[in-house]
Amino acid sequence: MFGMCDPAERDLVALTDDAIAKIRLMIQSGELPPGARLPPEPQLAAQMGLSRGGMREAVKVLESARVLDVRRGDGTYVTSLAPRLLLEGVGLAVDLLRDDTLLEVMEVRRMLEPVATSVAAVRMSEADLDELSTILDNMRAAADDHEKLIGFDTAFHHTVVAATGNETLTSLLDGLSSRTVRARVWRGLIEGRAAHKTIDEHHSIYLALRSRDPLLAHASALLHVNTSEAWLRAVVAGRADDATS
Amino acid sequence: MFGMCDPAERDLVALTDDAIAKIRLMIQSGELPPGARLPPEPQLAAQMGLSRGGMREAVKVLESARVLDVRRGDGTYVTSLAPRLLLEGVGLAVDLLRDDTLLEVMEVRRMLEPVATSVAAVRMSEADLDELSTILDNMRAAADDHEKLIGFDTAFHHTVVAATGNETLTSLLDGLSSRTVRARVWRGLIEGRAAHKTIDEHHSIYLALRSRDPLLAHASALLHVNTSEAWLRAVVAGRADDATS
DNA sequence: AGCGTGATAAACGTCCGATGTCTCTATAGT
DNA sequence: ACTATAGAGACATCGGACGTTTATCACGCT
Repeated sequence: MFGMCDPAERDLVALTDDAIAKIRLMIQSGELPPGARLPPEPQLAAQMGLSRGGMREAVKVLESARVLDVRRGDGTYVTSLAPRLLLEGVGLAVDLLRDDTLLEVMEVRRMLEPVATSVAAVRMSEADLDELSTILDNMRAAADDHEKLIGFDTAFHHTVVAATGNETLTSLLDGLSSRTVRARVWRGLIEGRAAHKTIDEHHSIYLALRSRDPLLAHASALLHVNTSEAWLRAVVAGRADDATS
Repeated sequence: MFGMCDPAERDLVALTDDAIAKIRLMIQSGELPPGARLPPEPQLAAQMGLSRGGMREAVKVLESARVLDVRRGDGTYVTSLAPRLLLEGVGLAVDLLRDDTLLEVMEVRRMLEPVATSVAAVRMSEADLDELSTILDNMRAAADDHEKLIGFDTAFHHTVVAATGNETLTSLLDGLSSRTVRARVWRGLIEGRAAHKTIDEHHSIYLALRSRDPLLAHASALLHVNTSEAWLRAVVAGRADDATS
């Protein structure tokens, strides 16, 4: 397209962004493997031809992306680059989406979570199933506590998805089901007196998993996500109506 | 859990991270809607009790996350917060994953892309189908050009997923199918003389979509992702064997 | 009146130097 | 051998300064 990578390039790319890209490339190329230690900030800055302040901005960006781990008084290191870390930002992104796009997020969950649950039905261990049972008991006991319900709901789905053994999948779904989304769904559920029904849905999922039945797990998970989506839709629509209050 | 948000909190949270959180909260609460302009850096810094340098780091982080848009000589604004922007980082994250975790990414694609394709079969417009046909022709014509094939492959899948009308889903799958992943898959495909077979798989997907057959679309997409996964697995395994060279 | 031009001010980009504070480590003492 | 302490190294934060870019508006020309 444009004249790419001209050594005498214009100001098209800021120095800081350039430094970010260079560090990312060093990591991708294997020059900086996970756990590696980076040179001190002043030296790194000189190496890339910018001031320490600019380099600090670059490092801070990569630290917030969980690519670098800055230890005060010690040095800066490359993280493990585990998907759990690198995909952490998905949750933060979802938290900033507007109400109407949250419905899109819920549709993605409706597409992904049933499949994940059916896979979990095959891979789940007995210990995982027992943990689910415990969470389910806690859920029933806390049927009146808004906050606790959200916590147990989060734990339930996390346990199911984590049982697939796919950390990338787990991190993604955790992010898509961020606290913001769950809070809004449960607000609708409780105001609509539908908490009991939802707990029953969790029980159905549990029974399907305990039966090691992928198709049944798929179906019950789909039904459950669909319920959540419906309540989220109600909350979003209701908020528009109540905008005058 | 812990004593949360103690006003006289320790140094547990850096000033810069605190500023990032505050700005994020102002956006979440609606105090700073999309398109809003932020106060100048010095004023914002004073308001949150830190130096301009620290505030610049905070702003830079949010800019890299596509939450803020910094215009030199003008000011700093909140972006549209569209999922396409906020989920852009997924691709960057995937680019840094190691080979073995790339297989996890591919498993997520195997779970998600067939469902997305089946939905697209119902929602896709005639114009979208025509565009797919064109891409397919280009693909056949470029059967020997590594780079072009990757480009058309990307365009094909993007067009299919975008036809669902779900921008969040599209951004997510675009990120999961980052250039790095595609490049490795196609490296295996071409070295294994399997480019032709893969192009045929795209044709099958196209036919299923043209027939508006969700089940067939699901099946053909699953078959296709499975092929990609197999070749990625071969490349990863091969790299391990060739490690001595 | 309309429009282009140039001056002005505001805001971000970058740099420099200095100081505080934390962590690691090596040394010295018990 | 173990512990305590002092030193060096590294990040955290600050303050100020200057350059560059952009938006804005007054001015003058058509």
